[in-house]
Amino acid sequence: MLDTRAEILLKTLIERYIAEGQPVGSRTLARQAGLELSPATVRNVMADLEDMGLVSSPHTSAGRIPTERGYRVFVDTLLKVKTLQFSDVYKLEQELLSDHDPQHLIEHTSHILSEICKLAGIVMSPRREDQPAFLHIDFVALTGRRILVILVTRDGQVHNRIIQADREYSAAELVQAANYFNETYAGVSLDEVKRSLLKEIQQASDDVHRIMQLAAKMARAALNDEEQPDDLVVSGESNLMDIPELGDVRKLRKLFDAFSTKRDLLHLLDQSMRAGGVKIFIGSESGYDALADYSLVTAPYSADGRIVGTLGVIGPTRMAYEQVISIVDITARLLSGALSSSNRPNRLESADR
Amino acid sequence: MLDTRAEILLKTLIERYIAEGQPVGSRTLARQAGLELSPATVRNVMADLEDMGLVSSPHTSAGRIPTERGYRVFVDTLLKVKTLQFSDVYKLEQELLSDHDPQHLIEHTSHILSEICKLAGIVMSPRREDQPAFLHIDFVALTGRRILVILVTRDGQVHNRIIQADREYSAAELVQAANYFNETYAGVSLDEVKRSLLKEIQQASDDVHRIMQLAAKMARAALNDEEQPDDLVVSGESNLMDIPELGDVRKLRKLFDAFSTKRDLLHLLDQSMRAGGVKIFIGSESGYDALADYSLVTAPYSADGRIVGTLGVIGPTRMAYEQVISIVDITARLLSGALSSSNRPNRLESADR
DNA sequence: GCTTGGCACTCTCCCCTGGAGAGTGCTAAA
DNA sequence: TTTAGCACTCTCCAGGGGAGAGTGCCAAGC
Repeated sequence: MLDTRAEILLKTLIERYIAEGQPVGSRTLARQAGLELSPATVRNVMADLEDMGLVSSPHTSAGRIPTERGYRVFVDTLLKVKTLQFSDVYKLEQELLSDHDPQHLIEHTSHILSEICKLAGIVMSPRREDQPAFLHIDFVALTGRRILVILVTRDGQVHNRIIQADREYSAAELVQAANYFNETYAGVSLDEVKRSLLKEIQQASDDVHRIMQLAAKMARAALNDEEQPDDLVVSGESNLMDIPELGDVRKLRKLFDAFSTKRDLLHLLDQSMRAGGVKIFIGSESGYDALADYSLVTAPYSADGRIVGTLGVIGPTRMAYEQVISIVDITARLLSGALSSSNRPNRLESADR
Repeated sequence: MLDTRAEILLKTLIERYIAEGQPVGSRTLARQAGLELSPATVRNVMADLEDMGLVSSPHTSAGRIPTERGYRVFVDTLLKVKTLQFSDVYKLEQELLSDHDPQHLIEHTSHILSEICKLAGIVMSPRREDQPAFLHIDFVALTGRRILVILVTRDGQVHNRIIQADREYSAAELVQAANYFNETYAGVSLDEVKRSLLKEIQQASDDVHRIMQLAAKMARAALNDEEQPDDLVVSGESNLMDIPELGDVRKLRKLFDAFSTKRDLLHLLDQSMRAGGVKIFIGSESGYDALADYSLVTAPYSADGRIVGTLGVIGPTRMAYEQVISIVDITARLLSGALSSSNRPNRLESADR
């Protein structure tokens, strides 16, 4: 479909446009491409590319700029991904490995992405769809009949709730209740525990020891609406304000609204989680109006071999894909490494928060 | 210093400017103020006000706009704070009382503030400077020698860390260690616990039961770097992009950078925490470059009678102070109410997160 | 048949100009 | 002290024209 010459010219044009941000004329392109062609010939090729919808000109007498389709072809077939300097990778790795709190790590990663690319960094850690298993529960009496319920699931997550009891309970009673739970439900899935509790409460009526009821009430409290929301961390949004072609405040506003709404972004990132490897949405390809003027480069990351989230970068369609792609790729790998348990020898880390 | 007529004119000018966003001329002002004055007279007064530094004109033949000092006088002495409609207060109250998770509540409040004022809402919950007392500790064995340490402080906060042990520990050993702690240190301040632990480890050398050492190590791990960072929630930043006089992207960028850096903002909010009631920073009064073109209206909020944070609104110096002030004021009161324990009868809530 | 030089054409950008509009400051009269 | 009048200043906008950049097309050349 495209002959070699056209490919070279398209590639050169896009590279040039990415670097300069201005329409590229035939003269410049002829000089730049290293093809020993006259501007006139280049113009002929440009006319063809324009027919194919790969480039367009803003007005009669400006040069050409890539269309979304042009970028797509560029990204898919022409682009030579720049591998990062080893030293840069090393620095990145050190940054990520030095942090052992998962939540921190995610925020840190987002920040690093935005800093390196000078664009907006974005990291999603989705809710886990599989209910983790019960591991341990603990009740701690606070002042004024309030009781703190601490529930630990087998993946090491700690959840806690305060509930208001109907009367004072002694420490011994609370310990007893906890023991009952820990013995009865060790390793059972939370769903199972919930079901079982409901049944027991019905059976028990009121002749069973009150402590059971309390325990049940508490545990249900801790188990209920345990929906932890999807987590989306966006950093360096303000980098996008420096980009001249996005000077239009309304476009920016749309994007920033999308950042705070999160819904559409989450959906998009969720999509790209299923695809392995780096995924690129150029302009309107994302299907979301707010992102129409932007491109999104994403890659899923994993923990212990299982994909647990997506990270990426948002910037103008005119971004340095060659570098961004490899940065996103590497960062996803490094984050995966940092999140895997083999990387946790003898170190402190926080499970929750 | 200002006679009544000058006051009325200044007040009218500022109100008009806040409403319209454009320099106010003498003719308009004469008509608006309801003083039966000719434009010429108004011009004379304006000249006086300009000498006093309360208004200025962007160029020879534009009307006048308020200076920062003008706003300051307006806010301090001229402004009549609009009390909110009761129905609005009620709606607000319902919104806030329906949410019982403190972290949620804070985010929700910030969001509400931004929605009502159509500006950026901001809520800070600072770290507590007083070390809370030890209440309860618990050790839970995870897979692969990892041990989850759960520390509860007397204010109901739950902290947790995972540490890597040097060998496997049985459940019994862990329970024993926890018991030792819970009995020995109940009610002691964390600092005290830390000191005491250091001493014990030295004394114990290696003939004392290993479990003590483990316990000490674990507890220290949980206690160490327990700096919970200040929390700053900003919402509705993108509302600021709609404001025409801030169309300058560079100014916006500065502000958004300040939002992500947080440091300066925190300092400012911290300041206003000490002052009781609503505090207003107009333009450069804040002392921070990024806020030079904005005003900040803040009020501290409390929980159980004790001030625990600050909330407020950031917008252009030209904002509807009359309304914003009372919104911020009311919101602070309502949030205080929602955070106080008298408002927590028989309800679920989360202590951490 | 592809490539190239030439040329007319088109469009933007920028500067300049001039008129309209808004509002001021000053002065002199009420 | 207030007011009317008037000259003056400044912005804003529209229109015009020249410079610059780049195109499309045509006819000649390899």
